[in-house]
Amino acid sequence: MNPRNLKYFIAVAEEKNIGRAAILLNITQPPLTRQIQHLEAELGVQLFTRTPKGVELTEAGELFLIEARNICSVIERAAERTQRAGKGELGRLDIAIFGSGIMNDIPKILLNFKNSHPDVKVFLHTMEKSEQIEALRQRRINVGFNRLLTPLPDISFELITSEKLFLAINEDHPFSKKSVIPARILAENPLILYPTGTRPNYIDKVTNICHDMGFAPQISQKVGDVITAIALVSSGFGICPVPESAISLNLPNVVYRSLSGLPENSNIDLSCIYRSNDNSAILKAFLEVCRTYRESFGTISNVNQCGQK
Amino acid sequence: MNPRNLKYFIAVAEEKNIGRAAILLNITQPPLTRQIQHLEAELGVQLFTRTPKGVELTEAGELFLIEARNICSVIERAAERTQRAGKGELGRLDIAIFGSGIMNDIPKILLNFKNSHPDVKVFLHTMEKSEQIEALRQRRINVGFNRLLTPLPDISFELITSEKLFLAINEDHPFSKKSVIPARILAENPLILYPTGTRPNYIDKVTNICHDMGFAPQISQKVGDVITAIALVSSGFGICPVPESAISLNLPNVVYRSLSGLPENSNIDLSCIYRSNDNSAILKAFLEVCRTYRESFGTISNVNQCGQK
DNA sequence: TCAGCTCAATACCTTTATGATATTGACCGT
DNA sequence: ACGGTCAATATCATAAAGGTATTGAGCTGA
Repeated sequence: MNPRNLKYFIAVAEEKNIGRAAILLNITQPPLTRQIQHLEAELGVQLFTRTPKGVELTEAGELFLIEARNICSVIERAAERTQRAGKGELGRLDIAIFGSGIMNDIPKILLNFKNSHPDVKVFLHTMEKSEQIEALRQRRINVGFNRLLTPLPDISFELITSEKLFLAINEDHPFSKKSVIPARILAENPLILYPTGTRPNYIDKVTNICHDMGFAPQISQKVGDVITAIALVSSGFGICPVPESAISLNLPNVVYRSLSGLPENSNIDLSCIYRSNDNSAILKAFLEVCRTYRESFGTISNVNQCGQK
Repeated sequence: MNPRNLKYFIAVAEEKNIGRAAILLNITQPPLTRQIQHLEAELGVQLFTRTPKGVELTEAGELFLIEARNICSVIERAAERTQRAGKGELGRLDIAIFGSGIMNDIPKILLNFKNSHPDVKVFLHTMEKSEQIEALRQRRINVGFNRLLTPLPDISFELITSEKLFLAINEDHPFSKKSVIPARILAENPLILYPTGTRPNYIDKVTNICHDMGFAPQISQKVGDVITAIALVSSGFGICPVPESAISLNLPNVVYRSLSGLPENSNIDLSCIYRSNDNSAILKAFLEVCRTYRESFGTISNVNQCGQK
């Protein structure tokens, strides 16, 4: 009762003639006769009555014809689905995102992936950096998005974008009139920084940049996420250095200005992390989408094209 | 991708170890390795990742495991259903009955059959004798019940019961006081006979019996069915010879009496007919039920046990 | 670090299945 | 009765599947 046998049976049932069916199947008549006998013996049921003109289905044969067609289609469907799963076109992808960082690039990547892999079910989970790593190790997620990732032996990462540092500043601040502000402003104004959470974080990054420029930042507030930080800028508590993608946050009285005189390497990276030993086709397909995205949209200044829609 | 291969795959997937799976399958490890490779090549998808401890399903393999289990169960179910159909336990049986004749034996046979073959769907069709034969030839029905059937080359028949002739008589008739009435009464009273329809019919049978006894019957009314006939007896239009099973019709002022002095061969047969070349297992099973019924309930005088419930 | 263990993978041989050719035998219509 | 059309059978060749022996990769523990 293998699929070939079923195919033979279906052909004979449709032709009602073993010889003709054999021709259609590109085999000769005797083996086909034997295969049908074999099938009947295996089932212990007569499937055909032999007539002078050929063969005719018995009632059991009639039923088995329906079943056989069904089995064939189930098998075909299974093969096709498995092949699609092998190509990463079918299945499930669990992605962790971080609260406020998901502003510009991530939604676009997710959209691209969902368009190119419509049958992969994507589940999003909001997680802080250390949670993401734990969840990766426990295989609860396949990919995590985050900033300022440090290398780990079992976790690989892939750069998504590297954004320039911008400054969120209240319109009432005198410097807000300039379109480009010298980075020294960071030394002379209270800073609002985020996020609190796993180190190294964005606060450390900004602190390091300040040290590279030769001063210690004067920290007004440490808050949990970018939106809260910008809200405080809006309320006049201080200025806030943000990655370029944060510009899409439009809060009253807040403007964004680029900074001049920043040290080398002061860009803010957005990366995704995944298990180094994860060979899943879906992950590969997802990383491919990430790479394509990075190559086509570049590493910086994609806000104007994408961030505002 | 034959069932054996799927069984192998499932075993390996469950054991996560080719060697152990091979032991469970009662084969050795190398051919199992090869079959798995074969399956992967056929699908063009890697189903397992090889680990130092054994093997592990890929995502595609995980999906295929579900599909494989499903295919196996579909195949099993198909085989089982086909086998049951082969034994006549599954399928459809179309039975023709005749209006008034279905009084005692037929419902009991149908009940027996439905009890022993609960998954055969029985469809009943009311047909006159000639319609039954046509419907048999056109394969619209599998079995027909009728009386006084004449042999035909393509239609076989099987006796169900052979019933003694009884007399339906009005209580006001002087002979109704006797418990056994001489058959000569048929010569001296107007007869109500049924059914009109395909010849030879029950009317012919009664006429022949009368001729055998040396007289021509005096026919008061010819009506379509037994109930109408008994209704006319009830209204005093005459007497009516009926098969024993008609006794279960209780109409006002009508009593049933047995007849003495009837010629040989005056019993009324109830038979079923079927296509001589019908080899269907369901028909065989049904005829078997009919034979069992006939053997256990005898050919006559089963009214008292069965007819009155 | 190296011997020993546990695996899957490979090489090679044997057995079983499957297919092809030639032929038979049943059943029809002329 | 005779060819024609079938399925069925016998016999041979080839392909698929299983068995035995061995290899080689990757871990483990002294």
